[in-house]
Amino acid sequence: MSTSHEDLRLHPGHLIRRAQQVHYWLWNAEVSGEVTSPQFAVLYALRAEKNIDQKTLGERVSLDRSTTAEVVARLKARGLIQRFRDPRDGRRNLLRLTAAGVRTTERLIPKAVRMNRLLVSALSEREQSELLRMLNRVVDADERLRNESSLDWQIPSPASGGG
Amino acid sequence: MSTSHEDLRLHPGHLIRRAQQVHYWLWNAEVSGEVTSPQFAVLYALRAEKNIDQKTLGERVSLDRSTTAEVVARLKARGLIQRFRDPRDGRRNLLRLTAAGVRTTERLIPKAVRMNRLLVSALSEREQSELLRMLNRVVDADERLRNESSLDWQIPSPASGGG
DNA sequence: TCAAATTCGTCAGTACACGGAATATAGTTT
DNA sequence: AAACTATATTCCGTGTACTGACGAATTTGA
Repeated sequence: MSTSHEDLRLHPGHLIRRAQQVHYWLWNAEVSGEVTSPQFAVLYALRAEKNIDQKTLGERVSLDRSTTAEVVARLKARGLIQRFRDPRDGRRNLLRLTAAGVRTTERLIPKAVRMNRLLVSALSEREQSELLRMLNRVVDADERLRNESSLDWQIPSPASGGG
Repeated sequence: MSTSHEDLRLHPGHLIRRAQQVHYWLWNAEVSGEVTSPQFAVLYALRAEKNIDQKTLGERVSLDRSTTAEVVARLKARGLIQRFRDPRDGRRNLLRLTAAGVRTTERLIPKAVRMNRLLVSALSEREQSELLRMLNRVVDADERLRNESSLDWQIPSPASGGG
């Protein structure tokens, strides 16, 4: 009964990792073996907002700067997006979908929707929205926590010599 | 209001990925910057079951054979686990914790527990157990689905092409 | 008993995912 | 204008995570 792998079922962190694996499998089986889920998120964000830079894109899809650059490079190599220097700010890369990128994105959207439904299909309608609400709560709360602690230096130490 | 990144908040798959990112940050901040979460899962499983092979270990912690081999190699290089050929079956590598491995694991367990509590601390007690229950349901159902579809060839097509 | 199938592990290739350092550009201060 | 600071991106190193191909060892079956 109480073997260690049973025990891991009580660790939210471990369960989240397993849930992501399941998502990975379903994505490949139900949506696309060519475009990955993070790549789709990028395409999807670029479809809604044209000519944004990589930093903004990364914020939209929750990818860090390095990963964003890699994903963008792959999509560019496949001709799904364009990248060019911002004439007003030479540090920025502005991004936009190509015609092929728009077509690919719109072809995948209904499949992604269907896959997401399948992913949580073991739950009732009410449970599905509960899960969504709770995951959003967890993510928002913890991201806020993270941002706060990276601003700790702004708060002056009350007395003793802090950093 | 309905910008694309708002829209992504409705995609369970996307939320799960973000939840894993949060878990990654919290792990590094609250548990350890040396031992990663998958590495800890391996140590934890090996603490409960001694002398298991890599395949079994992978099943316990939900890692495929390649990733298991890599994680094991890193832990071995740091002297936290031992690896040797099974004298009874030359295909297998048997694994066990070293004394240092046991110490490290036991030092990290309470920290991991605390971090997991923190991860879901935005939810009420009741919601936390609901989340755990639902994630387990989703993961179990979808893993079952995956195993079934890899056996599809066994089931003869009833009549019409329903695929 | 010996060939075929199975099983376990490794290796190569691809793709996230992150942090730190280096680089280039922009903006600010003197 | 030169020096300093801030910001965007890139580059590098590390660590998952998966697939497919391969080799070694074992098990199975004729």
